[in-house]
Amino acid sequence: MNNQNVDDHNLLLISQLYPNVYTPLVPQQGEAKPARRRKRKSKSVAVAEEGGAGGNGWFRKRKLSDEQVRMLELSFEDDHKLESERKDRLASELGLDPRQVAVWFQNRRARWKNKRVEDEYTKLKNAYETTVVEKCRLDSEVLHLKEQLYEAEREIQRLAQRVEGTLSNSPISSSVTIEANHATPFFGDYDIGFDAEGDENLLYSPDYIDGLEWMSQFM
DNA sequence: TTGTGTTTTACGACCTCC
DNA sequence: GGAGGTCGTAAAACACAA
Repeated sequence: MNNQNVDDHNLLLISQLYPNVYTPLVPQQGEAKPARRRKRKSKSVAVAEEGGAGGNGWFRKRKLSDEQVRMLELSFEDDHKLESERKDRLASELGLDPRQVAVWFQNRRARWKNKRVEDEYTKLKNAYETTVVEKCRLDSEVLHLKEQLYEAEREIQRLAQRVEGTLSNSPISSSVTIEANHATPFFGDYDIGFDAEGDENLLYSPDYIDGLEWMSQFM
């Protein structure tokens, strides 16, 4: 048995003893899937091939087991940062290389950050959509109020014409008719403006005061 | 079965902090 | 200067539709 075979044999034994912890790359019996050749070697594999420290093949595994991931997740929930003491403890508890634990935390932090950005985006999007709906509602309210104003103007005009008819024989009737026809503002003449308090209001433009004077004739 | 998109593991480059 | 962080990306594993 050469060195590689010894390593594989050891891995097989370990994976049988700790099926939830060790997930060796060594193909199991009946497992036909050949490992695809990597362009970039992982450090542990490179070390193993060189026969260096820790390079006896014991850590030649890829996907972490469910149990390992579960323990790492628990630890991550505790604290997203990884002090070297915790890293070493986790590594020995899970039978992993401390480097693997560090890498797992790096990747987990990246995923967590992505998720946070995604959540933030969703929240902003919802807020934007709510604002758009509210704007539509306000626009429609403005339209409704303008219609009401228009109806009020029509009513005032009708009243004015009735007054004109009533006073047609009076000496001042001609001047009232002229002024009313000249000064009556119509719906389209109103616009958004600002009152004395600086609040937005529907104002008669171009001359709101004239409008008020015109109204006062009928009060 | 195969092509394709996604997830997971791992690494190098670079940065910050002590 | 070393340890440990982020960022970008390669590559393997995995999921899944066609």
